[in-house]
Amino acid sequence: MELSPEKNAKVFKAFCDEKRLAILELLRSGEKCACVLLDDLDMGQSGLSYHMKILCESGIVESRQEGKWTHYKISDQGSREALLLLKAITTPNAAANDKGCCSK
Amino acid sequence: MELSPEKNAKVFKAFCDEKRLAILELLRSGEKCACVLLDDLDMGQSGLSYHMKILCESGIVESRQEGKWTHYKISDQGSREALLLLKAITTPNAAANDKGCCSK
DNA sequence: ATTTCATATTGACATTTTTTGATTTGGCGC
DNA sequence: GCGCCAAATCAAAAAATGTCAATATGAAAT
Repeated sequence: MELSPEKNAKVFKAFCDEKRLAILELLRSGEKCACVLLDDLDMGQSGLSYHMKILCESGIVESRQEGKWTHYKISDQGSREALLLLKAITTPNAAANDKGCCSK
Repeated sequence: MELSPEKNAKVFKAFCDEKRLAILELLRSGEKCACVLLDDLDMGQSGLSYHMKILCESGIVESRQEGKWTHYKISDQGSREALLLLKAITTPNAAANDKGCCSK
């Protein structure tokens, strides 16, 4: 798993937009073709494509080409990594330095 | 833990900006006063205040007033909830419906 | 009460992200 | 090849977000 502020921010971009959360919610029930997503969601074809690109680049979603259709699903590995990353970001690190500041 | 696409997106907004990731990284080593954050980070006072507000509203950071100083720290509960939320969002739900679509 | 200092808020502006419609690309069948 | 369809890309507009400087608020000290 790679680490860099840039990459990390990118991962979480997947989750900070309501439309993308809606897409993920649909994908929770299994792999879906873009056309299915398209008529379950209130958005146009190019809009969906835009969001799918962001989701794929974040690593949370994988795509699979099948003829002229594209199928998307939640990436097992991507999800696992995001979870680890979130844990890492929010866990106090070993040497909790409470060096004073200000008046304290 | 409350759920709504809106609230969920808000939680993850905390993590999708590099400056905020930098702030969280500093907070990992323990509670910090705004003034300390201020000179460890390359940003102005009002900028810091702006980001701290977002972090607090996401539930990931807690603030504590002490006289005229404000101390910030990573919220244990907020982090735990974010982790659960992320898990929920990315975990396939029970009834994996693979109903066909398109040609499939 | 006045001053001082830390932080919050505001408003103007720049930057980034998202939306929309039009066009392009690429696979498939004819 | 040509036409058809799904999806990607592009370009322009719209909306949201981040930045910066100025000002306001509120607590403490004098």
